[in-house]
Amino acid sequence: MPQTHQRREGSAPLRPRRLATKSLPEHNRRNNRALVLQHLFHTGPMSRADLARESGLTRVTIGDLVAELQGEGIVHELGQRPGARPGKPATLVEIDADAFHIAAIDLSPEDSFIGVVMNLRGEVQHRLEQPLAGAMGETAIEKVLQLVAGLLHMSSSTVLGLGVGTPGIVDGAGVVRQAPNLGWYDVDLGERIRRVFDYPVYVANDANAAALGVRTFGSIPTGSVMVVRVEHGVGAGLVIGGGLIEGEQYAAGEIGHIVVDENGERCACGRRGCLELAVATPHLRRRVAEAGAAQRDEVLKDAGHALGIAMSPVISMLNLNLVVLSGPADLIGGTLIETARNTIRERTMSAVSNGLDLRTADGDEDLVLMGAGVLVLSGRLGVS
Amino acid sequence: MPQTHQRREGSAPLRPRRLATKSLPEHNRRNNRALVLQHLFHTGPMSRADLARESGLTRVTIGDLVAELQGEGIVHELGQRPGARPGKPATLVEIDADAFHIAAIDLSPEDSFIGVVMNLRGEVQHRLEQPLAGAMGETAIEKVLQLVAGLLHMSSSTVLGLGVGTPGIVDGAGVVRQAPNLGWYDVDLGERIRRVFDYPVYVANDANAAALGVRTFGSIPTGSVMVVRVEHGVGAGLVIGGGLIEGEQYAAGEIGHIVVDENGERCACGRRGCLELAVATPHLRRRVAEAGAAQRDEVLKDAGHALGIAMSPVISMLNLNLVVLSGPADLIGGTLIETARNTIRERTMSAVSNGLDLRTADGDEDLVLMGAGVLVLSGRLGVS
DNA sequence: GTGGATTCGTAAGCTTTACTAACAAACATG
DNA sequence: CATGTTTGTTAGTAAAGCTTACGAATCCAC
Repeated sequence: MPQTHQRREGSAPLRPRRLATKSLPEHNRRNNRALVLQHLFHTGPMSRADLARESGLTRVTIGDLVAELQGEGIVHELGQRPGARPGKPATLVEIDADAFHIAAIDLSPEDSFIGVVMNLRGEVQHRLEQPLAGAMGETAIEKVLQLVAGLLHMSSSTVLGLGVGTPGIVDGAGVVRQAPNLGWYDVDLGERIRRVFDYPVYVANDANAAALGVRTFGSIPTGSVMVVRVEHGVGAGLVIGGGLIEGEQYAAGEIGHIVVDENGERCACGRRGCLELAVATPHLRRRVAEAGAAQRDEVLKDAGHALGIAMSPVISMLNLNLVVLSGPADLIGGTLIETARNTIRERTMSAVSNGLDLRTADGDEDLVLMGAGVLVLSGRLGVS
Repeated sequence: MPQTHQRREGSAPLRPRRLATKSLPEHNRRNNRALVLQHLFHTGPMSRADLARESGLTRVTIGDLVAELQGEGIVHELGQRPGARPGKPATLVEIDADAFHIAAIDLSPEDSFIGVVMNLRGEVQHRLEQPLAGAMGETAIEKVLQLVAGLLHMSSSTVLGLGVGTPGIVDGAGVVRQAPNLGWYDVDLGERIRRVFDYPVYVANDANAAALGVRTFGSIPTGSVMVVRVEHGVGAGLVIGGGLIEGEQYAAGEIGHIVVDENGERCACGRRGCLELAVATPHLRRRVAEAGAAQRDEVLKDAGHALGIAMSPVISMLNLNLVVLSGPADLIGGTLIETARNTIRERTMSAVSNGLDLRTADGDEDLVLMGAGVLVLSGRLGVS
């Protein structure tokens, strides 16, 4: 029976149905501006006429938008396009990557906070490390503020905004609901930073940020990515169709305490055989050490197998094509990821596993920082 | 290293990054029209001033939009609001639920196709059944066309569009990529119907449709729902944040061949211990019959356990709050769903499982038909 | 009963936005 | 050199939602 007009009366605090929002002419403009920037960002320098063709907007409108962006210094002309073609030569336009900088910080490492200043292409300009020295709670917040101050001081260009990737559960407003490792509970981190520095601040969970980083800066353009971070704990970030999956309580990706082996070791959470016991670095390193060199591969196999068990249903359910595993290269690189790959192949339909690309984070390990940058790019310029 | 301008060069056919689309003033209007209808649909009759307050648009704009909708007959005035308040009495406006009808068909039952004509509130006006008699391939398409013809003939109002929930993998354009049970491969079902009847046609996978049905017509307003359908096979549909999750190959929700027991029975797909073997109705009924009345509960427990194992990682990863299990009530109703609930509780963080509501489809079993209706509502009116 | 306050719905005119039409500039080609 | 092409811009138009203002209809206080 359709009960259309009925309001909620249950028990659990469900998130309300998200109603669409009104749209005004100015939203229109913002969207088209972002569209132009998105094309320039992902395709590189191009002419106004190119932009018009690719976006579907008219040359006139594009000209107007480009002029606006040029006026703000986000975009600049690059001179005429080389090479001979009939017609008036095109004037290339590109995003002025160094006109603005982005400050990005990663609060997920265990013993320090890391911050960078990057340009609009995501190229790191400066890097700063803030040792934690066991700081928690308010003291840890102080450390964040110090790090931000240092970064802002370093930047030579106007800073577009500040992106933060933090462990823990972060709601849509930038409030850290809980981050046990840092002793944070309902800390409005965004507001705390904003109050001191008055810059646009964007906060997200570290794994979620990493997923954004992969999607925007990764070498494979794709609609959906899952990033699984194996660190002190295990967490995942998920981007589908361009958007982050946050979860009803903003706890999406909290997969550390999925049970993968009902008869496994007892976990601190009270259950047996949690994924975290099998793969999180402290446990895994302990196990590797206990096993000795000869049995090392067995341990890594078990870990990869556990990971595969946990990920298979998710990959099947969502029909993902790209899963990035991030963590200490010496642990996740070889046997572990190969075993995970095999386990997934054994546990999912071939139609799904054939399309799947499970890989480690290639290159540097700045995924979280990149993603924190994307938060700013996306929030300020509509680029992602 | 960010490789922004690089294009794909890999092997598997990834879906391209979905670029945002340009936005014109008319899109603006469509959005606001839909916003008005969405409010009327979910809140019931209200005045123009109410609509203005709730939507954020001005009374003037609302007046204009309502006049437009009134002109098209989608909305009508209901007279003055009863009850005494200061000020000029408000004129209530509501969606004229019977001004238009929607034809919805469900191709998922094993031995017949079901069709209904519903009004805009989802209330069924007429029902029609088309026995399949083993029809497959082109013959099955003929049956669909006959069913549609019958429904259109029955409807007394203008038909807004036609929604189809079909088993199998359906792409975004309404093409059934594969539906083995019906012998369909790359059948452009939408186009086939449209060619004959010239109505707007929307096609989706049955489980996906069911998820839409729950979200829009269900008694619990929620952002995310997972519907798990236990029938001849096992399939799931997933709505997150208002949108269907389709999957990179449009195969999201195809969870029948997730492995839940590595040492289980051999499945037709070649693997061991697929979810489908444990819970799909043919297998389950066979097992129940073999076990006899005394062992019936054990069989159902095993099935529920298998379901719980498969769903736990997904529920954790996505932080879902509402999961609806749909299927034969005599099988899924008692022991099975309770066991699944327990298994999930045992295998996920309490933060997740506490928020979770796992229930059977309440009331009638028309979820797929309801969802097929939502396809039309959403496509034609922007209501969902 | 009457005047004031309040709320509702609608006109009239304005601003923003993107569009069409038209054109000058700059180049290639026969 | 004339012609055709392509680029980017100028001028004017159409659509959409906004602000301001006003009449209509009701309640409430005196």
